[in-house]
Amino acid sequence: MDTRKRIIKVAKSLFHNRSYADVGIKEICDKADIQKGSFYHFFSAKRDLVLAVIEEFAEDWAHGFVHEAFDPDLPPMERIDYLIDAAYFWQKAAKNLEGHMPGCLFGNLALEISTQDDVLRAKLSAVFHMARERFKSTLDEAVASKIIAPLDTQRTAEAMLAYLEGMILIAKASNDPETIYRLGSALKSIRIEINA
Amino acid sequence: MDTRKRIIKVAKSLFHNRSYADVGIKEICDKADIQKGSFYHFFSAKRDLVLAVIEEFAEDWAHGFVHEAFDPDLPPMERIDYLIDAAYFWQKAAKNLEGHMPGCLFGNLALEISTQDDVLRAKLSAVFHMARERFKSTLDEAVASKIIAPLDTQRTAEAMLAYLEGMILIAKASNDPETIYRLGSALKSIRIEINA
DNA sequence: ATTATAGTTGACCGACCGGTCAAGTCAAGA
DNA sequence: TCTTGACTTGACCGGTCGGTCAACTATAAT
Repeated sequence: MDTRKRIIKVAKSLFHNRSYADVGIKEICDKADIQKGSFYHFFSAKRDLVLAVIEEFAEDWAHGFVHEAFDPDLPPMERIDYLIDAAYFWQKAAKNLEGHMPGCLFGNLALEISTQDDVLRAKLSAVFHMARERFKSTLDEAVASKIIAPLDTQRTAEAMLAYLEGMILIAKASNDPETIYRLGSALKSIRIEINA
Repeated sequence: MDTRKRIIKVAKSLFHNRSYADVGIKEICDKADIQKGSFYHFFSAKRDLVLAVIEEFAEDWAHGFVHEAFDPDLPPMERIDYLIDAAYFWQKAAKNLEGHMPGCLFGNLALEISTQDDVLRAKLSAVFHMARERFKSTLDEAVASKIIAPLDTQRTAEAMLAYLEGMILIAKASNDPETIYRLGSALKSIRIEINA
């Protein structure tokens, strides 16, 4: 009954902390305390599993700390600060637990499999699209409230997401969560003008 | 005599277009027209190979288009435009050849293996450090020439590199080089103030 | 009580993985 | 001419990979 969820949970953790290709189905089954045959009752292939992992974690993410960060009760631009803080503490906590910064599951998977599976690539792209929309509506609100000067909110939102992912990438490469703290303040300074 | 170089060249291309874990030594040997035994004459392990690949491509990169982009004869901030252009055209050309945007070799490897091999992680971090120094000296020059207002050049350089990698990540996830073109203009708007 | 169905087990498959090795080729130095 | 050592060959290793399957159990509807 909860077997499927347990598989996804274990896989999510392993994929996030290592990589898709490096984690075998055997290991997932062992850690989830099930047999291989049981695994293939729920998933037709490893590819199916990672798809489910992406979908479920995207959901978790959207309703978890992203939802908290983009809290409508917060002033728009403070939500972005909150997001940086959340990312920083999350990565720091993960490093303390595992010894390594895992980075962003979606970013990791995107770079690993985008060239190899177009469906998975599109799924990941959709997750980024969703995140971008959060930034965009926040920016729209900030512009409408005259908190910031008008700008191309669509593109700026995309740029902010890119910067967030890039920060996490660099931080992971140096295995230093402080990188996020150090670079986070520049996120709000990113602007793409309307006519550009 | 050129066997070693041929191995590295083939491996570089395969790692870049797929991933480290997904490419086997057999395939590398086949594409390089050698036997496995020959491979292990030059490299003691697969890990050794990827280390050599990182080192050599970092060299290529530094003396290749990065060197061109950070041309001392260009006005400082134009070098950054040039870099974006170069990244855009390179990724676009690669996509036309292979059907997929390969992204940045270093970024790809960093996210794939940073949690699994600390030596490789440090090597990749060093490559990013080198790139960051390019940005920093460009910014220092721009500040000295009063082209831009004083800022924390160290951190801003790091932030610019992060943004560059993030743009490429998002572009790869959507398999659309135009993303780089669309977001590139924001690179120069990134600022981290001195006191922050 | 019977049947259908969901879930589970554990042995099994061929292919491929990274890596080894003994045997040989070949060019340069003595 | 003989020896050395870099280089190459191709068969081979144990282990693991993703995936299959027939048999079994448990549950629930008929």
